Amino acid sequence: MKRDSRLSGVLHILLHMAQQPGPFTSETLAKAMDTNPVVIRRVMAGLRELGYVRSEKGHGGGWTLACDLSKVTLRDVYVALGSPALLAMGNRTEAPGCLVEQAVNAALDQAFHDAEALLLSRLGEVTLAMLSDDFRKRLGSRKHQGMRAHRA
Amino acid sequence: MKRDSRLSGVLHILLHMAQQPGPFTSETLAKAMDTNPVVIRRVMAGLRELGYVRSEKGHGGGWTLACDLSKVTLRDVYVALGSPALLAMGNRTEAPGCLVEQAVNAALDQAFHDAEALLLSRLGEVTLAMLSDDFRKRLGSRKHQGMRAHRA
DNA sequence: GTTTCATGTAACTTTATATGTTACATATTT
DNA sequence: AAATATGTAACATATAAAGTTACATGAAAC
Repeated sequence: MKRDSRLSGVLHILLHMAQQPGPFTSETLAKAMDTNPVVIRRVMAGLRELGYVRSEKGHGGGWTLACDLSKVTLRDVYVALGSPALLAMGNRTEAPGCLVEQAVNAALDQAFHDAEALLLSRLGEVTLAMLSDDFRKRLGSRKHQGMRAHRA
Repeated sequence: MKRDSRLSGVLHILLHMAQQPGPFTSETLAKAMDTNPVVIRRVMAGLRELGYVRSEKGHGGGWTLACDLSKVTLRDVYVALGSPALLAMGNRTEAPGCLVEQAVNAALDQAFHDAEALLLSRLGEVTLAMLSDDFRKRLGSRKHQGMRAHRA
């Protein structure tokens, strides 16, 4: 399976937006993310629906943060993306008439469920504000070395 | 991403094999699993290398269990498959020069790592023997209703 | 009001990976 | 030698993320 990097990507976008007022066009963000503007609009659509960002058309338009960063967790962002699958593995079939399959599924489902619950819980513990603070801390350290925030 | 069901599948195979002496041909197993013999050989290859099963060619050949089921955990089987990715999500890029990306990756990696560790730990707690016992328990219940073990 | 700029979205292409299939070499038993 | 089974390469298919193209819609600038 191809690893889904939308959560990572959209967090990257949000943190960039948190560093200056905006608005930011999809094209600007796409360049910073080294991708396509349409991809940006796609991943941002869910966040707009939940009110975490706003978008405006026309001159001077673009994307703007519309939430309290200390109130939005990584889990909220994940949900805004449509809660995509967390695990790369799954059962061969659901609704198994085979008792062997039932035994296997029961054991795996238990483990899978626990891991998903922990991951969601961890994501729910981290707010965008915490990430932003971490970024600024890193920025401070690097500034002492006379380097730039953005190199990629 | 497409969910990886090889672990589920190979466990299914092993449990079927545990119910009678064998050996089992790839074709027999493939029919029970509703798939192709080559797929069976592919997922069994790793298990053979670790000595959990044996395979023999020619007349009367096929696959045989070669381990103590109470000594092999689901985690062992997972490793035998080549330790495929557990999580469907990952970071956009590794080796990020961008400090924003570093902050995002650090937070996600922590959550991802914890979830993976828990999943591996859970898989390590369950042996094939436990699964087999569970299967036989289910078989017992169903027998009381006059039904067959295999319906799919 | 027309031009320009920006998002919104559908449709298509590309890429990666699991899964399925075909073909054939190799080994073992009869 | 024939039959049976694994071993494996090569190719085909399915699915989902990611990238691209095209065009409609709406808002600001002139």
